[in-house]
Amino acid sequence: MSGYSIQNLAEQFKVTPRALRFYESKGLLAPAKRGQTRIYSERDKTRLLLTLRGKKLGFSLEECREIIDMYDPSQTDNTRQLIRLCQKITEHRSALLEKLNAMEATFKLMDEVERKCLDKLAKNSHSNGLRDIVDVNVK
Amino acid sequence: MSGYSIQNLAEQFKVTPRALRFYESKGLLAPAKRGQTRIYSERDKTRLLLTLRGKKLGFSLEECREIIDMYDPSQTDNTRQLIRLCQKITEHRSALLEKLNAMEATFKLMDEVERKCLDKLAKNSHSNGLRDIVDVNVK
DNA sequence: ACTAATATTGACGTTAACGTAAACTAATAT
DNA sequence: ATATTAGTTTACGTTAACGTCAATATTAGT
Repeated sequence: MSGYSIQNLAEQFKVTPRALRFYESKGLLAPAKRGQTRIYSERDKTRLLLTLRGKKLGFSLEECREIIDMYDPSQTDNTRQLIRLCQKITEHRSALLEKLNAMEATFKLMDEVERKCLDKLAKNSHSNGLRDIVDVNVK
Repeated sequence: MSGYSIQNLAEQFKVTPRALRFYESKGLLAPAKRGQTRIYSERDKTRLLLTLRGKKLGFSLEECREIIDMYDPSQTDNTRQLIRLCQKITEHRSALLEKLNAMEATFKLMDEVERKCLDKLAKNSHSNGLRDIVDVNVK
């Protein structure tokens, strides 16, 4: 009796069983079935991980599926398909790079605002004494 | 007559006027009005940029608003609020860092799959001649 | 064998983020 | 002066990604 129950896998990833069934209906997961009951394998677990990772980066479930299906050991030696895969990877990489740029810009902005903020706090502490700045990182 | 029309700003960012009105209804934009007509300022333009940037990173409009409002020159010198802002920035930074981790993992996976893919292609070209690999990057 | 816990399949509900169409107004070009 | 163009509000429609029952079936413990 190997494999995970739906409840178990859901808990591991902090999602609901409903979400897992939904992902299955969208072709992201394809658990085995013992009778009616779903049994999730390591492969399913990996695909779930990749799904949630994709979601976190703002990809739709449909996009996640496209990507994951590609990266799944497709075990093809067909030259045309291999070339297609390389092209797809290049596409996805540039999509990701765009997100990375947005991310870096955001980090910069955050750093800048934080610096200005700390400057002001420094000035305040100058006129107020150190009373209210000392516990910035307390909670 | 400075400022942008709704159509103009929409085109600049490749979104629809409807989207701009929608963002306004959600508090992300607050264009001036000449009569009924909206006139978008540089500030609106910046806020729109940040909104779309946030969306690209998978934040909801609500989250975008929270973040953007914070980073907008709030012009406060209130120590409590400044401290609060610093805390918020720290929060957002760690949220972003999580996404960055997911992103790096994805890059690695992509690189790995690509490498295997190129390996196979190399073997194919060994047995097939160079016929079908030479135009990988043609289109 | 019986109860409790877990799982399954519908099926309808919900929220976010707009799209789309209608009906109206205002500004502009000819 | 009028026809086109651009903008507005109101309101209903749509898609994605699940949530939330309800009714039923199955599995596990005692």
